[in-house]
Amino acid sequence: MPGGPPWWQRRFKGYGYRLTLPRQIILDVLSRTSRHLSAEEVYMAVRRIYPAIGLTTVYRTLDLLAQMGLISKFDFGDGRNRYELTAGPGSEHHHHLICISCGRIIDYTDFIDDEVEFLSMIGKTLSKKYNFKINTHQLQFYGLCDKCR
Amino acid sequence: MPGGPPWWQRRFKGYGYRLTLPRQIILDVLSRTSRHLSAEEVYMAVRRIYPAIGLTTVYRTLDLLAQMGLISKFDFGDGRNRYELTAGPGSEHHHHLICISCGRIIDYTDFIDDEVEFLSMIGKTLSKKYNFKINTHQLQFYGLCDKCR
DNA sequence: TAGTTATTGAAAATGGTTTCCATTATCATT
DNA sequence: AATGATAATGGAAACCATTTTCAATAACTA
Repeated sequence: MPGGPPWWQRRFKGYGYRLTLPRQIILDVLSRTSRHLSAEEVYMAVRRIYPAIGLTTVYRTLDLLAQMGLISKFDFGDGRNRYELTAGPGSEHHHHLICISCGRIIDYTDFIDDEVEFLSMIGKTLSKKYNFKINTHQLQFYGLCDKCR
Repeated sequence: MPGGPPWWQRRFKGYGYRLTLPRQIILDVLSRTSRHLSAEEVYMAVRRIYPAIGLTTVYRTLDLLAQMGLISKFDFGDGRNRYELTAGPGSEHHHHLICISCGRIIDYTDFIDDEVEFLSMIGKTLSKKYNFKINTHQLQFYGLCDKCR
């Protein structure tokens, strides 16, 4: 556990953004927790450490972090957006299985290499054909988890 | 253009649902229009033919049709759900390119066969490993369209 | 250390979707 | 074709995640 400035500080400076306490705590929460937090959940978690935090700030910061590419924003169809770390230590590229009954989300990394290769190959061709600059993709499987089927 | 009862009537009977005017018109609108209508847009379109329609009914019917598998519900990230026919004549399996700047949605069918084969192969294995019954998948590419890049 | 200005937080506004409930329409049965 | 049980409808209000507004505060620069 080496100390030193957290890995994201330089990223903020680079963008010209200020490194504030709320932002650091939100990032910290996201980097510790397992996954897929909603804005409300992030708010709750940050609140324990920094009670003065406002929900508004959480929303703004999550948008900022997503725009910076540090986190990813997902919509799993339950009416609220969810966020998870995409960069930095401890994060790993993965896709999702989403239970349409209980809402459970299963991360899987099986086939990820194959998938990424396949998708980027397709992306490249689509990019050319439609003159479309692809930033990201989303692949998710919907169905029933073992408890709900 | 053969007459006869629309292809979906039997589907309704089968489910024990009543075949009402609002439902028929909503389905008709969806089967005529090009694509990706929001509930509001469906409401507007139905209104021209059947002014007494209520927005509530549109939402309820869209949910019903989605549940019946006749239409698919998508969230492209612009804050409203969108619906399109998945079954019946004139519909074709496809995936989407979504412009994160202007919101434009491009349907593509290139590689569809390869994609479906690849995804169902993956799906089959995931299904087994996680004991998860997969109903549908969603694959979408996000980026900038030719006008926005 | 002071000044500029990005950032914050509370409250109110927004907007898509859902709930409530009295009225209406569909369909099986007569 | 008329009846009755009940599914379906539509308008208003409720919901709830997210966004906007704006005065107060904090971060960085000079």
